Amino acid sequence: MVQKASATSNSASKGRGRPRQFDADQVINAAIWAFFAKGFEATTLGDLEDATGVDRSTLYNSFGGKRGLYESATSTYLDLARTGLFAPLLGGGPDENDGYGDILEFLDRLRSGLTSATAIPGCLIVNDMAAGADPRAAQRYREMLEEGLTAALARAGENDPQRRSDRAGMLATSVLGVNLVSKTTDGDAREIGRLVDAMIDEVGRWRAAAT
Amino acid sequence: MVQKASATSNSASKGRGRPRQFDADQVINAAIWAFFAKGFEATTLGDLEDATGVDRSTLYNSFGGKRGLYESATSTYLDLARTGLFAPLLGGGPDENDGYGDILEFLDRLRSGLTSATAIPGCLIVNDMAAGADPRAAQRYREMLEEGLTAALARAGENDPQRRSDRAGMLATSVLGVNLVSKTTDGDAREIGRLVDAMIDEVGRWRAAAT
DNA sequence: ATTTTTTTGCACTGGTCAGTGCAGTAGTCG
DNA sequence: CGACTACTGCACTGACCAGTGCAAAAAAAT
Repeated sequence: MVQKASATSNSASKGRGRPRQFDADQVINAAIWAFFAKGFEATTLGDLEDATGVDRSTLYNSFGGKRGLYESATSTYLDLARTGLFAPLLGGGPDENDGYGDILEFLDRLRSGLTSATAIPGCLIVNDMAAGADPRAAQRYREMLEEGLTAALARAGENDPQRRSDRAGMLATSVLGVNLVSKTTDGDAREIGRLVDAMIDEVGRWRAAAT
Repeated sequence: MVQKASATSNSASKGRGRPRQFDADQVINAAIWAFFAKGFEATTLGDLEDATGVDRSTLYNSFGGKRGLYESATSTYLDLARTGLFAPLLGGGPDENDGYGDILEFLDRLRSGLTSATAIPGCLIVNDMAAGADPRAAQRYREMLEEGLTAALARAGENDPQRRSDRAGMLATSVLGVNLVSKTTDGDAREIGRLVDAMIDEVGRWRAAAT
């Protein structure tokens, strides 16, 4: 056997041999929090064993070791982001054509996510972006962010392509920056609130000027 | 002797004992590039020996080891940033009251710094910001950035404090984000140019609306 | 010249880490 | 039941790394 099929999702396929004693989704979830807390580099296999309750050799066999588990974690995390934080941008909000409202809802979720008392500061992807831990996840995150903002601005009736692109780009980089600030300030709600409010105010001005 | 005076600058004080065989400024400069290239964590003492040409025991005695050398590097780097990249914001440009011009000049320098063929991607401080390598340097960097932008906007005649604060905050986070993108895209000039241009365009709109 | 002071080069160390080898275990299949 | 297959727990390893101890070196002071 050359390659090991990574434990994708939890599937009780009629497996031969000893069955898994863990739930793959739970393990990945635990890994997300472990990597979240300390970053890819600083998280040791021991930390992951503690967090998941699964032995390193099993983590290696089933997920491909530290790197493989991290990639499973970022992949799942991106899915969570897509259906959570980014949902207003990507799916369109309750109000069909209110692109500005979608952006404001997105920013509101961003603030909640970064300042919630139970939250770990920052974003799993952005936290390790500079370290280059998972370049593909980083790129997907940036694409999702900027494309979602562009689409929302289009929905908002922003028809000048230049201005739409400018503002999507600026908001996107600003979101990355706020994530970074969240990480460095250890989730300081005052600081993050101030910065997200700045974005919200500015988007509000765009909306007001558009009417 | 309890504490070692770190080799601050290059001073040929009439020292007793064997004189230093290195130039402290050159060593710090070399260290900046070494840390720039791989980040604080991934840079080993061996890398620093190679980059500086100085033995690890000397680095330890004179700079306080890896951490001390890193802090010397970030300190010097911040000074360089203050007198280079940030100069238009902090000192006021050639035109006395042209705050918008100062911001545009700053953004132009930002692009040059991030895309120059000889440059290392990103910014020494921002690259390691998420990892928390030097929280004080990170905070000083953010303060310098946001205070400079706020001052420039004030010079530009932006008198609404709310709008001034909003736009300084948004630009500041956006600058952090662009640095991050520069790092992750390995200094992709097209990508960075696009994002910095977005900021430049938007600032240009502020200026146009202010007249 | 000898003493004193500081730097320098080298070899070493204790600790940590990701990954592995293997024997044992827990199921399914015929 | 017995063969087969896959997962698990444990102990181990080779590599790497930041920091240290120490003797030699290079100057100044006396």
